Amino acid sequence: MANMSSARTAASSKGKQRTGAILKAAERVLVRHGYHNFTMRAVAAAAQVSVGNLQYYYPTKNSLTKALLEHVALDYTRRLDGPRLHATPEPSEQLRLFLSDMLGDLNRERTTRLFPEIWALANHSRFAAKLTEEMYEVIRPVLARIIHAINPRLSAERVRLLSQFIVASLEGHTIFIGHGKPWIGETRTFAQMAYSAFMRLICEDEADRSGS
Amino acid sequence: MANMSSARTAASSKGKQRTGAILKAAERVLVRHGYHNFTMRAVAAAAQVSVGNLQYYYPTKNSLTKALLEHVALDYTRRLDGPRLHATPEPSEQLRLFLSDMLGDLNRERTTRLFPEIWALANHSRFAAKLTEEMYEVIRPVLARIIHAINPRLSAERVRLLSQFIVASLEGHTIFIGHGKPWIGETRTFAQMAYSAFMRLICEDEADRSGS
DNA sequence: CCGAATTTAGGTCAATCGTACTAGATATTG
DNA sequence: CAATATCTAGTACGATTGACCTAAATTCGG
Repeated sequence: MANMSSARTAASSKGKQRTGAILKAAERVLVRHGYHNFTMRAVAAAAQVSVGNLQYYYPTKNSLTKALLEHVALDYTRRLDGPRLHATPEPSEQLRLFLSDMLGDLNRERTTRLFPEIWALANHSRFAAKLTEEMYEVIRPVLARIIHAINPRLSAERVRLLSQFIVASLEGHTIFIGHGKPWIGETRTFAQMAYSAFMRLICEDEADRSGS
Repeated sequence: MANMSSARTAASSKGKQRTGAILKAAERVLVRHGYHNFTMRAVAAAAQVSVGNLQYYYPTKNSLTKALLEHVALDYTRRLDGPRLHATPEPSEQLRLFLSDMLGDLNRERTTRLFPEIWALANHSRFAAKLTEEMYEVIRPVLARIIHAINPRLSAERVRLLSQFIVASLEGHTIFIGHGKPWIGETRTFAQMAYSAFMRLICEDEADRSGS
């Protein structure tokens, strides 16, 4: 049920090495040429395998695409759920680190180019949409824990909404900072702005919100 | 120099009507099926014209794509540069309106689906990238005027950076609110959060920023 | 109303797409 | 070593793509 269309499981070590190279090449093709040039032949060429060999591991383009998306999502969540944040016990410092990390991540060409492609895909594929949502579902709790630590008086629902608001706001910068984008170099400034702006939201109590 | 690859100028009124219908259909195809299914035949069918007829107005797929992007960008900037904001003289109220308008706009299926497609396109096409940047170049000054009115002590550069930060943050919500997205219905909450968070940034003075 | 400009429709072509198929090479295991 | 599973490569086919071409229909200025 989990792996519907990816037939082969890559049993041998050689097979796993191959699938790894293929997924890496597939990502390269998607990043560099976009999904509309994401063809079996292009991926096979980039991975330096024959089309037949590629199809042995991923019989259809759909199975390859799904595997690639799963691979990317797994990689992304692993990096952000890392142990870096637990190094400092100060919650506000954890927030600063989280914001800086996420914005810094956007500078990588991979993130800059891959995510818009994934978002576009998610608009037309239920699978991609579900996977994307699951990806953010991993990130949000990480941020939610920090928010709760900073202001324990906030309700769980409020924390959930704040996490979503902040994650969404950060993701928006993907289009502007990063590889070849015009606003690269201002990442630190934006990280400071994010800290200042979102810190206010978090520290705000119910009473403050009704007025103005 | 402006219209390199779109050969026909659509002289007659009938021609302008046709090109209008074609661009509308093209947008529909792009929104519904994504750029990777954006074919001359699909657009022709959606516009209920023959492929030959479509190619009379847009000889190549490239020219059609460019014309569509220009059309969308023009439409978008016109709507946001509208006179609504000038109705209220209170700058902080203008900000609230601006944020609410932009976030509300994301609820429209057109915006929700079109923009990720455009961002992905901008990653692989210089033309799309330039047009996208020009689009945001129109929006930023609108916001910059409001920011300057709220806090005239800010330097021009600071206003520019703040405008960019806020626009980017708002755009990020495209992926989450809007047609069929999970966080629709929370638009008002997010608009309030945006107002509260960004208002703090704007009102902050130089002195406040060095500390904390 | 007539001739030129414009608009419409359909057909054709090379290139490329995803996928299926087959046969041989390599590795693994009892 | 034999036999079985795994892997690799090449080819082929039907479908679709963007682009090109021609010819008829329509519109419009003089």
